[in-house]
Amino acid sequence: MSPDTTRRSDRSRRAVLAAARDLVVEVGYPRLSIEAVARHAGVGKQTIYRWWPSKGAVVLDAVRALSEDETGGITLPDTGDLEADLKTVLRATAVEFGDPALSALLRGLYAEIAVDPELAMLYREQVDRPVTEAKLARLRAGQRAGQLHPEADLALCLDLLYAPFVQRWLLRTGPLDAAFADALVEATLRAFAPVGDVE
Amino acid sequence: MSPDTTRRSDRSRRAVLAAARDLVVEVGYPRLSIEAVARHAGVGKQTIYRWWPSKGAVVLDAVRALSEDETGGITLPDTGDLEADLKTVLRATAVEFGDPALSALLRGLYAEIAVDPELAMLYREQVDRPVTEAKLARLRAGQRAGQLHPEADLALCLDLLYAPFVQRWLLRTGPLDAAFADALVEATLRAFAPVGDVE
Amino acid sequence: MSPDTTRRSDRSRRAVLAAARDLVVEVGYPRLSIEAVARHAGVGKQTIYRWWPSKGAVVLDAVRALSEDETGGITLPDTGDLEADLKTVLRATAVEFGDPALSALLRGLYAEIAVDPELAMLYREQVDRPVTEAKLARLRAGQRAGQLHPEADLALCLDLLYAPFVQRWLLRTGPLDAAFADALVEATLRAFAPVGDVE
Amino acid sequence: MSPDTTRRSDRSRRAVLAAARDLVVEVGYPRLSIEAVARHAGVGKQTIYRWWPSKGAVVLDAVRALSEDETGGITLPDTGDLEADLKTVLRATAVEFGDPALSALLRGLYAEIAVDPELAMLYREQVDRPVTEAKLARLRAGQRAGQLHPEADLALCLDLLYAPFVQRWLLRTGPLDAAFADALVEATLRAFAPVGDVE
DNA sequence: TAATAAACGAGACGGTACGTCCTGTCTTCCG
DNA sequence: CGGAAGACAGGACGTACCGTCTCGTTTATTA
Repeated sequence: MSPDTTRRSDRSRRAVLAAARDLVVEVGYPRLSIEAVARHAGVGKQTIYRWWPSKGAVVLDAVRALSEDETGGITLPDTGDLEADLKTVLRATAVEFGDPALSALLRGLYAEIAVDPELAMLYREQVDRPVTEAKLARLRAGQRAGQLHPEADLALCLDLLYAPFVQRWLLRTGPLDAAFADALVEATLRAFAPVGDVE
Repeated sequence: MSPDTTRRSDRSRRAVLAAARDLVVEVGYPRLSIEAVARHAGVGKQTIYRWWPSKGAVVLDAVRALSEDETGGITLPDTGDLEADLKTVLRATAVEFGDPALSALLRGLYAEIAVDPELAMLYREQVDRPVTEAKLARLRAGQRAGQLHPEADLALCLDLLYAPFVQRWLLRTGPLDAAFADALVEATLRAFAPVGDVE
Repeated sequence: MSPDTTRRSDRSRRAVLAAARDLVVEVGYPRLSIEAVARHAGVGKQTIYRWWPSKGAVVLDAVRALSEDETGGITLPDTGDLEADLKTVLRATAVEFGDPALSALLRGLYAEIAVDPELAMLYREQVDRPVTEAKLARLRAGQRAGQLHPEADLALCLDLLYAPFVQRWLLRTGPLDAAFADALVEATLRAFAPVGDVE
Repeated sequence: MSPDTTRRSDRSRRAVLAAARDLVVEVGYPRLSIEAVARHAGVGKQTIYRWWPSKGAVVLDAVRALSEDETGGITLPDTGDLEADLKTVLRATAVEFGDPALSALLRGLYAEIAVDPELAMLYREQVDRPVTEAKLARLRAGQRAGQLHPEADLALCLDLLYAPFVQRWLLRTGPLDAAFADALVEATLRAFAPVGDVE
């Protein structure tokens, strides 16, 4: 962002994140070691410890790097049809979660987050918040368009929409297919439907 | 259950699970080591490796041991009022999750499950399934009583009820209080309300 | 000595000492690392740290192992002619110091001893004392035979005999040849000659 | 000497040597690091690497700096009585070696010298030779005065005088007291006494 | 008096080794 | 024979330094 005041080597930063991404796919998160990342990245261990506080932080950064392509503003599609848009997004997310690299990184990240409150905070602020904001924005638009109950708790709505999805993926309690995505959207929208809107 | 055919020492088994429970609270799951559990339990390391395949399996067993008090059949309250009963249960669960021992163990377990498919399977079968069955039974009763839409997908209904709850706890995105429990129940029931049941 | 009460692996012990010996010759004492010794010996680092307190202690042990061939009692030759015997011994020592393995080990040992009082004590007790005793015994015999002044300070005599020798070797201030050995013996014996014994 | 053609900072040079001296006393030679010297001296690491080839060279320089007070020519006392003069000098040396700073520096230096031939050469030329020259000069004077055998090997004589002294200090095999100094001088002079000079 | 070039402090870098902790296996000995 | 005890080979941890390499910043002539 600002012209970095430190003299951090960008080459090393990228190499570390790439190595972490590759290795987590190759050997799985628990067997991922800082030592191996350093070796693989052609980097001194100290360089990793200098810039990241923990293995989890490296993985979190690698996750961010994966989704860094989207230049800045995350926006959800808005065709005017909330239900259709949400289904589109959730189905797309299901596909994304099929990517072994992202999936392996995210599993590791969730594992660490479950157990490391500091990392959890970083995750919420740096990964979760931006996309949650975008999702909320779409819901608010839908609400203004009369497609959601005017007093609906949109944060709760989001939880209903996404938590079952993430949980099914995390615990492997079922497939992440289009049918599940659609059912989730439909159920959630029913819960927050505008008054009198019953089929 | 049946008088074990093996010559496994029950004394050691209990000591190991107790040590695991204590240590996971004391130092956190990631710093929990088999070595320390053995030392703390006054047990040879080999004894642990003989009976449990991994650290995660020990913790899973410790979780089971914690909820073993409930003698066998898990049943949810059934006063006839589904909404009230679900709120009761969810509020009670929120309280349970406040127990540091259970919480620390469960966090460790979730961390491992996220990343170890085999343990995930054990978890689903040995921990999740029994309680899911009980919950489904209560929902079915409510459905029969006309408090849920006759064609409601009860498994999905359960996901909407519990996944947001677990996710909030796991990622610490908010407090697990009665208000949240109630809102969750209300929204879910709205999504699966019987036809024409609009307030 | 006694049937060892511990369960120490003799195989590992030997491998470590041999690796230390080989490596100290190969790369020199300062670049000798515990890590490399372990690797070279096919031994875990912990096994080294379990049985030796420091790199210096390993090298001291390796030195002992080198001179362990002599089965127990160290005795100096006694032909009746003290001067001849001492020259024999000192010349032989000069040859021994020519052995690159012994030389490299001893240099490392002296370097560490100069700077580590505890190791110095071990050296004095385990390496120096036995041979010093043997040398003193030979001097005493010579004294009884009238070849040394009856009130000669034999410890000092030994210092005059050996310290210049060791110093020349350590600081490389000159060659360790027969001429030097002989001159050393002659000068020392002159200093402690019996009364009236002037050529 | 000449107004140095380089632009070397004398301030930094002094700071480095002082830091080395202080640190070697504080933590001992083996734990002395270039890094710590630089930090302690308020100097960049590169400045040390620019002017000294190794840790040992810094310490050698620090030793020289300690004995730099003597303005140029080193001369031993010459009262006409060789024995008395040598005892004076050796006793004084014993006192010098009691200085913790000099002692710690010298121990480190000897440790490094034992193991680094290049540094050994520097030591011989820059530290040892000047004082050896002075000592030889005094012995020659004594020889001319008939207090030493006319054909005495004065270099060997010096070895007998000093090597046992240094060895006792280095290996801590005994105290460096006046009695030891005197005994050393007496024995050595006996070994190189002029003909017929028996008390 | 300004330009210029070296030495300087600071400290990041790729590495090596440290000494500790733990893993999972193996062996010994006790009950 | 199960279990407590603990040594073993191996490997990762997080730290400390190594010696090299930029960075800007003095500093001290030389133009």
